[in-house]
Amino acid sequence: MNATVPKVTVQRLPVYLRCLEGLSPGQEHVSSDQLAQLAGVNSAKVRKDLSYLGSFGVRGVGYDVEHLRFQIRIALGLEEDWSVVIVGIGNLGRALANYAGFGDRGFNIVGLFDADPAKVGTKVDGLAIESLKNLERSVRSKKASIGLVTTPAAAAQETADVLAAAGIRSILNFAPTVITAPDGVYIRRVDLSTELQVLSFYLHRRRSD
Amino acid sequence: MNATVPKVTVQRLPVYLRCLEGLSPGQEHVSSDQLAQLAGVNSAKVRKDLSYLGSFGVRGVGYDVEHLRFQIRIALGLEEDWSVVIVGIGNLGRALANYAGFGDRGFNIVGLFDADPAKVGTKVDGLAIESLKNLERSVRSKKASIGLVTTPAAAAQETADVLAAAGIRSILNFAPTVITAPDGVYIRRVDLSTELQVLSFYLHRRRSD
DNA sequence: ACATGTGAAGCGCTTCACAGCG
DNA sequence: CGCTGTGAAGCGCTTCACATGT
Repeated sequence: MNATVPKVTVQRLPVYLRCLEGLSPGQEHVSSDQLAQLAGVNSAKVRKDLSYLGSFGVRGVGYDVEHLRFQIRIALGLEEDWSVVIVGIGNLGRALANYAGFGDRGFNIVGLFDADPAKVGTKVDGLAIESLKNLERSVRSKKASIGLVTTPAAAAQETADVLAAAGIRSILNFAPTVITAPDGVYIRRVDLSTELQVLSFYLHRRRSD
Repeated sequence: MNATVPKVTVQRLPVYLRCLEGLSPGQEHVSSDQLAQLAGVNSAKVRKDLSYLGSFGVRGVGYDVEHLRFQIRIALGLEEDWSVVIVGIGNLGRALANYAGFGDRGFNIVGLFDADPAKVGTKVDGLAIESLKNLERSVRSKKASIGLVTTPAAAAQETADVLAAAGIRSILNFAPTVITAPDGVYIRRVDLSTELQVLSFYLHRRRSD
């Protein structure tokens, strides 16, 4: 059952998890239908997705909310703590550093880094911004495994190189550019201007239909 | 040729566009191979994607950079101007409002809104924050068609309802929750904590392989 | 009676591989 | 010769529909 979870399923699991956490505390069971409605998908998808994690449902009843929640957290690795560093403390980096709802806990920000000497030493949300020179030492000593890249586009690849060299194993890239890293370093891109341009496509398309 | 562009292709077009804009100014032609390398995909995908827009390439030569750039901009609707409003001016909303590289121009922020009376009237990047009561009037008079939702999760659905009622036709939802809108309103979600949890899955998975 | 779990069919995207053309 | 454009094959995800289990 657990061999391979489709990529698309992995992306939906956090959504299911959040829906479960939003259920009224009294509710003990949830059906694939109800979960589907909350998550904005159809119920077959919910059942298939959950079946990759195991057979947690009870026919005629649904899924035990508490148990399912736990199983999804296990599958996503949320029962472990992950240490996160942020590189590039501009507006976005600062916003992320302050982002309280940081993944239902489990993700701890342990370092902020910036190339600008004027920023080094100033504090954001209680954490001092460090020089990039400290990055490798800091990542290793704090066992950080996730890096958020919020630098300008021009600095993103170099930043990724430094993070990879320091032992970071996952990068979330907010800079508007495509970056690469050696095998073993997993990268995801979160790209605002791309998202806006996709919206533009569909707006435009509808207007001229 | 132009009937249907696959969703995944639409999402890659902005990336190609950015790669083209990053080329050295002297370069007149680009091959699917080079573009693929820059965009982090393979060349067959580039050719297929571009073929949905038309046959712009020259066999044995490649694509004319300037022409291709223009055609992608046309396809994405970037030759039009779009007006954008932001609802929820916390850290993230503020960061987005300040985001200069806002989609290579074409996306103009025309309104900032917040429910907190203490924030109303204060300026961000030269634009005054308005009360939600002004939203509908402001959206209509400024012909805004895109709304960015950066409210807390609890307020996101209500915000989307207001935006939809005001005539907004596309929503980019940054709040960590799934929202719905009537047919005709296109929604995309940008979800930080989901992204982190996906990273966690792959980190966890690799550790216990 | 009711909701899950799942083979099987369907669908859309990716990749291959090569004909077509400058 | 080199690179595009594209049928066709391959692959992975979605959806259907129902047997299964309580």
